[in-house]
Amino acid sequence: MTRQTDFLPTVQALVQCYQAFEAYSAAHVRKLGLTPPQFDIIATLGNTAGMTATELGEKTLITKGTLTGVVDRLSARSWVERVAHESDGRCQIIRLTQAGEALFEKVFPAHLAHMNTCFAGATAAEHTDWQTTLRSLEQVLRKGAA
Amino acid sequence: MTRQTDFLPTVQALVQCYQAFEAYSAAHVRKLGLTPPQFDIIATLGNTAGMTATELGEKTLITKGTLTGVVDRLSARSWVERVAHESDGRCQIIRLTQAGEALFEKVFPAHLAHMNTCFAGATAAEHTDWQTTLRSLEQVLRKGAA
DNA sequence: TCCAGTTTGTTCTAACAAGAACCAATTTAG
DNA sequence: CTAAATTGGTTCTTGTTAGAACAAACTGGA
Repeated sequence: MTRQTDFLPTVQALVQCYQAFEAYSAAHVRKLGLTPPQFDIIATLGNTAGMTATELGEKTLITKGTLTGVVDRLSARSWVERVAHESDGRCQIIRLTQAGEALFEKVFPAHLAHMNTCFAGATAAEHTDWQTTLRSLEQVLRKGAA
Repeated sequence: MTRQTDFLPTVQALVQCYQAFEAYSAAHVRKLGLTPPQFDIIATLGNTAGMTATELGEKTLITKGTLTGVVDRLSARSWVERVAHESDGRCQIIRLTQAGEALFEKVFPAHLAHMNTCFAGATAAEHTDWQTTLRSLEQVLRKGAA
């Protein structure tokens, strides 16, 4: 069907595209005074009543060992706090403090707007095309993993 | 043209697609006994006479500060070596040792074959579509960065 | 020739990342 | 009801990452 190395330009294009996104996004997040994982956690906890560390790790794709440290640093800056779970003594609920909520209200819309400027000229049809193609490629990659 | 948040599913699809690739690729690299950056360096140095650290960093997108450590660890395992540049006393040439060449001959084709299994059923037309779409999205993201 | 500016690579710091070992709390099986 | 297995979170180790500061080596202009 195809030769052994025909996939190389495809994965190369994927990696380069992702890196372009990552560089653009991360540069702005750092300008806001946060690291990308920190922003991710603030954004995930925003407009929620908090969640367990396990749940937070699943949503942000941060492993539990790493999460402890990231939450520690956010907690040291008084943006998040750990509160005991009401029924399960093993769990803790991690949630935004008032200062954390205020931070969320400031940085989340700002980052959204920053990302949106890239796509100012994009049509709905382009978005559909990007999403369809990316999902088909993801399918192929996940199928291989099974 | 589009609303403020219409780009979100697009970047979400990009991130998920990239993560699928990364997870699939990295798992195999680690099974070969290497970390992804280490594999990247071995693959870049394979079939070359070596190159300076700056050049190697440009090709692998590893910053020079990081590169020192990664090369140190590969050097400690006797897979790469640093040799003096013939004319420029600041430079070093980093190249594979004999053991490194042997490792390259083993792991590089193995990883290629592993990645290729994902794409066994893919047509040339699909590859063209993936590449075209990814490059157009990359354009949009890089234009925003300018 | 000599000195100011640049380039190359290392070192340092703060942070993230995966995975293993660990402890405490909870759940399940017998 | 109790022992065993599981779950939740922290700690530890090894490795990657970006960025800043640094020293040695080179380059170009006066």
